[in-house]
Amino acid sequence: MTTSATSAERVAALVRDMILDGRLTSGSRLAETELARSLGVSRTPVREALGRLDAEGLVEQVPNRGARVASWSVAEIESVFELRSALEPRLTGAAALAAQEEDILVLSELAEQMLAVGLPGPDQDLDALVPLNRAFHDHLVRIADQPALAAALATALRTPLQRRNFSTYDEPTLRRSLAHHVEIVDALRARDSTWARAVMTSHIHNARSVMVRAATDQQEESR
Amino acid sequence: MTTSATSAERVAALVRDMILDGRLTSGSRLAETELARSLGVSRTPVREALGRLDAEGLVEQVPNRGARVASWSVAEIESVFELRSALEPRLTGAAALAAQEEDILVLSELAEQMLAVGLPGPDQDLDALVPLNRAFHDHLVRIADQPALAAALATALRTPLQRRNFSTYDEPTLRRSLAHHVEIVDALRARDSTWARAVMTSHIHNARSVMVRAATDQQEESR
DNA sequence: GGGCCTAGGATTGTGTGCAATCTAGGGGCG
DNA sequence: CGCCCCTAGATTGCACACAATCCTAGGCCC
Repeated sequence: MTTSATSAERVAALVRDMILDGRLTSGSRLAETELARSLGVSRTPVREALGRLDAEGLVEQVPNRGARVASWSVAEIESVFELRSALEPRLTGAAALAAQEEDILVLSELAEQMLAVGLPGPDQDLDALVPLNRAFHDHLVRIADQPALAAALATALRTPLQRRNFSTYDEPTLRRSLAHHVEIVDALRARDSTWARAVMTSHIHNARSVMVRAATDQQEESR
Repeated sequence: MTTSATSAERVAALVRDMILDGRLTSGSRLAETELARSLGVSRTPVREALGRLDAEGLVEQVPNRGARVASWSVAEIESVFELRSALEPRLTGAAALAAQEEDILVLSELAEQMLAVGLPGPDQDLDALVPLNRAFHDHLVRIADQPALAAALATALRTPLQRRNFSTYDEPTLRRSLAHHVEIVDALRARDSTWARAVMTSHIHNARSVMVRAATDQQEESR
């Protein structure tokens, strides 16, 4: 029991992570033989993995011509924010109505931890922020209990840049972002779904400008 | 060159359609050998196809235990409407700002055709309504030009019940639905994105009750 | 010198065989 | 009588081999 049952899944997970955290850049060729050799499996599970990743939108396969890492235009990345601002405020609003006492405690704890490692000072650790942030948003999604919205959001977040770190945030943006988490917890505690929605809307728009700028820069440096 | 380049794609498309239009019902087993034999290919492309469909959410694979057609709870189907009402009004609002003269003509033509075959009378043909309706909504999505939203919506609509016919609509609901299409065209013509959004919101909620009822019935008869 | 055509190598698509795993059913044991 | 284990058949997972397709480079013709 190394990791997962089938090697195809293992390969898919590996390549997915490499794409999401930037080790494989947009447009890179994914040769089956090479991947197979470097991962110590045959071409069959590699092919299966690439097909799945194509279905997920992370990879683009052309018949008889192989697979490449998908590439996203700046317009597409902006569009992801458009989608997030359609979904996440709604989810957060639903969460405000459905949250249990203990959910609020968990979220509150996460928001506090993010303040601790996120604010400038000796304890600042922007990399530690990533999993905390992820946990916070995941928990919100779970509370809302909207399977279709959650699934749509999950595929939207399967895009590079989304999982990156917070080093591209300037200080005011970062401070606001951390404050939003705390405010969302308070909105949930007040069972105020309108408030919760509004804060989440701000939260996403606050992130948007930073991210779009980062995407634009990255696009340009790849020329 | 019968249909598509690779047989894996062909198999995937075939099975997808069979699931979406109900020839394969939720929970049915999908044995690789059997599918391969009945489609005249080997197990390899069949496996590839099933893997992709699993990634799309239409099929559920369990390692070493094969694949079944995915099943959706009533809650999940309701949640699809939740998602649609988050996405489609937004898309329609964007379309109202981006629509060209010719787009409006195309949509107008489709809306008229739907009136012709949809209203009770000698020419009524509820099956003919399905492709027209699909074309109408697809065209709206294309006008809006929001790749991420479009992708999210597309995966959401990959759910049984969505592609079905209009025979479950009662008459007032059907009349309203047809009228909405015409009204959306008018809102686009007026470049009024608020109006367009509102009509689309109504349109989806109008469909929701009928669909959820149908889903509940279907769920019960399968016991 | 430029463009078209044609091998040659490389890469992907598919079929097949074998190993690993699961499922069903019967016999033994408590 | 019920529970557990174990074997036999069926099914999936993976490796490998061959066929089909694509890309590249070199030569030929204009």
